[in-house]
Amino acid sequence: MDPRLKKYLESTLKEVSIDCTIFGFHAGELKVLLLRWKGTDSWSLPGGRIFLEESANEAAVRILRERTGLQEIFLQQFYTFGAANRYKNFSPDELIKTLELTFGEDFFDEKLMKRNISIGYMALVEFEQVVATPDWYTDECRWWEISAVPTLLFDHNDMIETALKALRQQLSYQPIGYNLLPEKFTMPELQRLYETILDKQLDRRNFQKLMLSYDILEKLPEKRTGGAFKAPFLYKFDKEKYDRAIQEGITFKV
Amino acid sequence: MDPRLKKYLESTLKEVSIDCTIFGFHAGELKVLLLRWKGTDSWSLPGGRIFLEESANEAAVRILRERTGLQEIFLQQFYTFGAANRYKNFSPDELIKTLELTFGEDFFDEKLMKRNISIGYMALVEFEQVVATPDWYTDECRWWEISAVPTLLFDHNDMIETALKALRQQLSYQPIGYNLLPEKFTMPELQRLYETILDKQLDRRNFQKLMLSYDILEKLPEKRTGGAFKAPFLYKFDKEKYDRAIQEGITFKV
DNA sequence: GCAAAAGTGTTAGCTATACACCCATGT
DNA sequence: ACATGGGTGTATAGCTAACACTTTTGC
Repeated sequence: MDPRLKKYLESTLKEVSIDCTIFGFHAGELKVLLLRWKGTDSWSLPGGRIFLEESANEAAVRILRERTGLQEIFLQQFYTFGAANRYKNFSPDELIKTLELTFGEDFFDEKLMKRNISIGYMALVEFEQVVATPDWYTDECRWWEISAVPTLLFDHNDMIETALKALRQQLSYQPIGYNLLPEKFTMPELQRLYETILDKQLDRRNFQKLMLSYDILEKLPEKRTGGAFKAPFLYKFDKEKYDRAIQEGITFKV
Repeated sequence: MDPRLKKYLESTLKEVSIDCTIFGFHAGELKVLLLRWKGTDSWSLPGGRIFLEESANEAAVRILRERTGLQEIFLQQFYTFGAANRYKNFSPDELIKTLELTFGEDFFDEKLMKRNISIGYMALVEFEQVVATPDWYTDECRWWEISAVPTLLFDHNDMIETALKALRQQLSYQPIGYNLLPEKFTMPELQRLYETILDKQLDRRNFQKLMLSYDILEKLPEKRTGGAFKAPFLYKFDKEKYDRAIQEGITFKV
C-alpha cells in the first residue's frame, strides 16, 4: 500500500466519513459533481475522511476545496447516513471487484468493507468557478445533470435525493442563489434556478414581485444582450441584506 | 473492567455514538430527560453506542426504549455533532475526574477521551407514560424543566439548544402534539404546548381556528372539570388524518 | 359575588394568485 | 416582419392578525 495512503488512513477517523453533494447550476440545469473511481466505470459523490484533530465541518470544507478549488461557499450538513449496510446498489461481489480495481487487493477487506457511517454535506457552488479535480482514488471529476445521474456506488443515489429534498425545504425559508449564480444575473435566470430546484413552473410577474419584496437584490443599470429578444436587466445580490435574510429566515413562498 | 462492559465496547462502534434529546410536556412546561452519572453530580443526555450490525436509527430507537420504556414514538435525527473537542463545559481535569468516578481509572483514557462524533436524535414522548430508567453508568434518570437544565457534560447543552431549534422549525410545517400530549386534551392545553415550544403567546381564538382548520382533531362530547372556571372541551387527534398531515407537510402558520 | 379561565365571530389588512399586452432584439 | 422572450400592473380570493364580551365553575 502507498505509504501516503497508509498515513492518511492512520490519521483519520475510520468508522465515520463525509460525502458531499455539490450542486451547480448551468444552462438552465441543476448539476451535481461526481467522481469516477480509478480503473472503473463506477461513480460516486466526492467524499473523504476526517482527520483526528479536525471537526466534521472543517473536513467538509477541506474536501470541497480539494474537489472544486472553492471555499467560503454555502456548505451545510443535511443528514447522517447510518444504515448498517450502505452498499445496496451493487452486490458485495461487484463492489469488491470495483474496490480491488481502485485500491488493490490488499485494501478493501482491511479498511473499506467495515461498517461505515457517513455525514452528508450539501454545497451550492458557482458552476463557472469550479475547477473539478479528481481524488487520488479517482480518474475523473465532472458535472452530471441531476436527471441523468447514473447508479452510484454505496447509497449515494439516496444521498442526492435526500440532499435535494433538504435544498427544496431550505428554499422555503431562506434565499438561495448567491452561491449558485454568477455575480450578475437576470431575473429570468434566477427564476429558472428556482424552477429547476423546485421542479415546477412559476409565474414571471409574481416571482419578480416576490424576489424584489425581500429587498436582497440590487438592480444594475446594465442589461444582458445577445438574444433575439428584449435585453433583460442584470441584478446582483446585496450581500449584506442577503446574509441578514439568511440569518433571520425570511419566509420564501414560492 | 466489567466483562459485560468490555463486550459492549467491543461489539459497538467506537468513534461515533448517539445522544437523544427527549422532550416531554407536563404542567405547562417543556421538559427534557437527563441522566446523572454514577457517583457524581454531573448530568448528561441519554445516549449510547451503535452495535456493529445495527443502523443508527435502530440504535436510537433502542436507546429510547431502554430509557423510557416507549417505542413507536416520534424520533428523528436532527444534527451530527462533529467538533474535534466536544468537552467544552469542563476542563479536561474536571472531566477526567468525573469519568474516573463513574468508570474507574482504567477506562477513560482507553475509550472515552478519544475523538468521538455524536449523532443527535430528538424524541417527543408522552410525559405520563415514561418510566425513566437509568443506565448501567448512571444513578438517576429524571425530567428537568428546559429552562432549568444545569451545565451538562460534553456539548450536551448545545445539543438541547439545537434540538429545540429543530423542533420549532418542525412546528411550522408539521403538526405536533400527538406524542407529547395524553390521548385526550383540551384546546388550551394544546395551545400551551405550542406556546411553550415557540416561547411566545398566541391568540386563543386564532389558534383554535387554525388547529381546527387542519382537520386533524376530533372534538369529544366530554369536558375536563376540576378548575374554578368554565369546563373546556376535550379533543383527541384523528391519527389517520394526523399522519397524513405529517406526510404531506401542512403549512402550520403559528 | 367574584376571580379565573374558556367559549365564540367579525373585520381589516396583507399576501398569494391569476392573468395579457406591449416592447426590444436578432435573424 | 416575425419570432422570441422580457418588462410591467391590477383585481380577486384567501389567509393572517387583531380584537371583547359572555359563560361556566369553584371558592
